[in-house]
Amino acid sequence: MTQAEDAVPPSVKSASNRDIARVFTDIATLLQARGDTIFKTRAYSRAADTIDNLQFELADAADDEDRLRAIPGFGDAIVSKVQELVRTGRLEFFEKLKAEMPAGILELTQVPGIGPKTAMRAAEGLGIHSREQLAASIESGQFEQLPRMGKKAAQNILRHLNTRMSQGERIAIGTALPEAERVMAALQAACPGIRNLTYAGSLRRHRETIGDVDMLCSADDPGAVMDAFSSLTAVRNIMAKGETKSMVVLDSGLQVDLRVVPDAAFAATLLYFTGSKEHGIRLRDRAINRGLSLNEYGATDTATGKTETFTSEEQIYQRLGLPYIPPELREDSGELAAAERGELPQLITLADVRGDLHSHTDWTDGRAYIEDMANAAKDAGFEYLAVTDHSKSATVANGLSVERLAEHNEAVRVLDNKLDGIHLLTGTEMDILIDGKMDYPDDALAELDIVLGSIHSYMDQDRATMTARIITAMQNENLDIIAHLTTRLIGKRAPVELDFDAICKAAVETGTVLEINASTQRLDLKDLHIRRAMDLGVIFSIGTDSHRMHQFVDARYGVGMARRGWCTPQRVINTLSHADFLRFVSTPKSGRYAFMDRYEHQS
DNA sequence: GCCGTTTTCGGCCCGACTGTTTTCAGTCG
Repeated sequence: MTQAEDAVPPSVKSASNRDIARVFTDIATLLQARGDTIFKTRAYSRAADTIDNLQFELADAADDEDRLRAIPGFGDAIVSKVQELVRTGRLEFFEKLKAEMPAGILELTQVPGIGPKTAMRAAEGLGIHSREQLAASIESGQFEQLPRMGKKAAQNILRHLNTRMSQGERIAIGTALPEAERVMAALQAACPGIRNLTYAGSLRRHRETIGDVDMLCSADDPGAVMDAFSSLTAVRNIMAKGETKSMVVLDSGLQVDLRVVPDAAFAATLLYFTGSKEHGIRLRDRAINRGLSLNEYGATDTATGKTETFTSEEQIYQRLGLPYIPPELREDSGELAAAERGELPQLITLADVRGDLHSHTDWTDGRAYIEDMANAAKDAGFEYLAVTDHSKSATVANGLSVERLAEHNEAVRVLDNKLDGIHLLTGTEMDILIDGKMDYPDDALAELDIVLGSIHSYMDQDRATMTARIITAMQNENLDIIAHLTTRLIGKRAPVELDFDAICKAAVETGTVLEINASTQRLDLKDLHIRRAMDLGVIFSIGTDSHRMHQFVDARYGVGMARRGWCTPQRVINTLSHADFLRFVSTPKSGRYAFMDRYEHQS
């Protein structure tokens, strides 16, 4: 459990789950193109989905055959292929399959509207092996001659080719969520008869990136909703427009799908389109065992053929003998078993977060005065705010010298006395130096209410060195929180290499807190880290890392990650009241985990 | 290829939309 998400896959010996999942997805595509049975293809594609949601790295379990066999959908063939991939970094079966198929099948199927069958016919019949050849063939009018193809279908594919989504990019949730909210507001205004308008899909599950936005609503006149939706000013392309479902691409490149259903079907449809796909499949399996067929409209009794409808998702789960499972947990990663045992966590909510422990001002690289940031934090609903400007080694960020730090503290204290409705804490986001040492002397750190430590330099250290560096830093009594542990920037910078379990163990031993950084660029720790750290007993803070006044609302993204990591409010220090928080930081580090334990038992 | 308190063989989640077809294949989610 380390990094790897955005890193270029190395040639051998470290196939990440994502690498392995991609190979299986590709195998499924090629088998389907070749005409193999759909059930065989589905076995590979289900295995890929399962791997994507796995809570541990297959590379760490490749020698443990029992553990692999215990994974649903893993039989002889899948297990041995996983082992081969982990051990050698390649898969003979896959290489042979690719070699015997026409080139370009995998690239072509990335284009919306082109599936395995069409890709195969294009490659074999027309010698099309790339995106460029496909575009040229459509423009020449040749492509539409293919069986089951035509002028209109071909032109649609060409439009897809020219949109951002055809590149297979996913959009950060920090971009997708506000955009979805704008679309919903515009649609509601244009079509007042709409009820229950909401987003579903990976956005509702709060994944860190979103492929496209699924929306749904109920209304008496679906046609009017479809018209209003496709006429929104933000719409660039209409990809599909039916009686109850339309798909559009916005000017921003974001694809939005909207479905309209009757009120009676709304809950079932919401459940269905919130996913994840795997969670939905498990629910439908469960329904079948109870003599029900679960679909977008309700549950049909397989014996009588009568369809039962529901007014809420809660009711549907109840009908299946389960408590309500929040969307963030619906990843088929143990939530159904936990629900059955009555052991679902009471997830943290945005309302639980009472303070923000990470912010910057114009003293370093922030863009607003301390006072303005404090008022913005208050407006965002926080009771307290730690002002944590950068330390002296962060020269590009105009880091504070020891002298300026003292002035900074004074300025924060003066404002704290002056302002009503928000408490200010003195602090720093201090660089952890190359060898794990602090960037300020201990006596300067001891003056502060709160000290965050961050890696901002020498990010390419090897795993062992980086791990030791961070653990060394955690051993300092003054360092309260490790901020954005892996330093990744989503889609831009790979995470540092580190031994995450060792870091968590050290955090527990030293009484150090790990930050869940809510900045939309970071989301660091991410969901899988948080889930693992929860299991290892770690306590967290949630920080917005705000540099501008409007960024305090980003706390919701941190809460979303935390919820995906099964995190409870009792494990997050800034759910404490201001008074309790002061007690927390005045407790020696060795007593802080126990402090939160007591808090957990009280509430 | 996987899987089994109905099964070790015979099943495998469900439905909308599109564009092509005279009833449906392909794609998508």
